[in-house]
Amino acid sequence: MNIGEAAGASGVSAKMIRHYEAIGLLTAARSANGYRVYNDREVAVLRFIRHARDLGFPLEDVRRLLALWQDRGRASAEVKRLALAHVEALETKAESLRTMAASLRHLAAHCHGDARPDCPILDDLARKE
Amino acid sequence: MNIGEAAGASGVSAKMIRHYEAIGLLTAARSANGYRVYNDREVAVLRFIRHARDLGFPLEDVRRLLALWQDRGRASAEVKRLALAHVEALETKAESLRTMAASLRHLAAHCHGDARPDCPILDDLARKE
DNA sequence: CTTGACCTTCCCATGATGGGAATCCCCACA
DNA sequence: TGTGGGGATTCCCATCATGGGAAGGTCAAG
Repeated sequence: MNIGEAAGASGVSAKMIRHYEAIGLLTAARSANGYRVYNDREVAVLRFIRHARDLGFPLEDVRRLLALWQDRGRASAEVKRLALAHVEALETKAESLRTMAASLRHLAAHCHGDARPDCPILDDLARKE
Repeated sequence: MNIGEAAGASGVSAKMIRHYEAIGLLTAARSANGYRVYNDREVAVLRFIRHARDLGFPLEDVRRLLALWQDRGRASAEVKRLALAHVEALETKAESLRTMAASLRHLAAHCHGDARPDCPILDDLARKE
C-alpha cells in the first residue's frame, strides 16, 4: 500500500502522514523505488492518531497514548490520567472562549447597530486600563 | 516615552509592539538615536489592541476595529456586525471543545483507571472507522 | 570610563496543517 | 516504444500570535 492509499484508508492526508513520520510517531518501510509502504498495522496507527486528534489531544499526548496502546503491560490509570488532564484543558479553554463570547455579546447588545457612530463596543475597547 | 515604558503603560510587550508596527497596526516616531517614541495617543491604541485581543479578536479584525474606532463617521452597525460574527466564531469553537471534553469524559468514566491494561479510551481511539 | 539597563534588527521556535515547486517513478494506451 | 498522466519524493514557505535570544548601539549613573 502506497501513501495515497494509506491516506484514503486512514483519513489522514499524505502530507500529515509524512509529517507524523518525521516527528517519529510512525515508521514506514520503503520499497525499491523509495516509496513508503504501509500495511494494515500502520493504517491502524494512523487511524488511532486521527481519532486522538479529533478529541483535541496535542501530538505529544498522542505520542504517549500510542506508546501506552502498544504497551500490553500498561496500567489504564496512566491513560485515564492523561485523558482527564486533557479534559481539564479542553474545558478551561472552552470556558475561556465562552466568557469572551458572553462579554462581547453583552457589549453588542447595547450597541445600536445603526448608522450612528456611538458604540459601547469601541468604548469598551478604548477604556483606560 | 520609549518602548519599554509604552509596554508598561499599555500592557503590551515591547516585542509585540514592534510586531504590531511591522504589520501596520501602529506607527511610531523615532528619536535621533533610532529609538521608537510613543505618546498617550499610541498607548491608547496599544491598549485598544490588547483589549480586542483579550476578547479573542484576530489581528485582522483588530485592524478593522481600529480603523472604525479612528473613523468618526463610522456606522456602529459595522462594528456590531464584526463583533457578532466573532461571537459566533467563539461560540462555535467553544462548543466544539465542549463536545470533545464531554466525549472524552464519558470514555474516561468507563475506564477503571487502575493497574489493569483494559481501557475503553484506547479501545475507542483504536476503533476501525 | 565602566557598567548595566535599555534599545535596535534579525533569525528561530512554537503547533498542526497545507500549498506548491522541482524531480522522479510507474502504468496504460496508441 | 514513446508519451502522458497520476502519484510519489524532498524541500521551502505560509499560517497565527507570541516569545527567546544573539549581536550590537545608546544612554545615564556611579
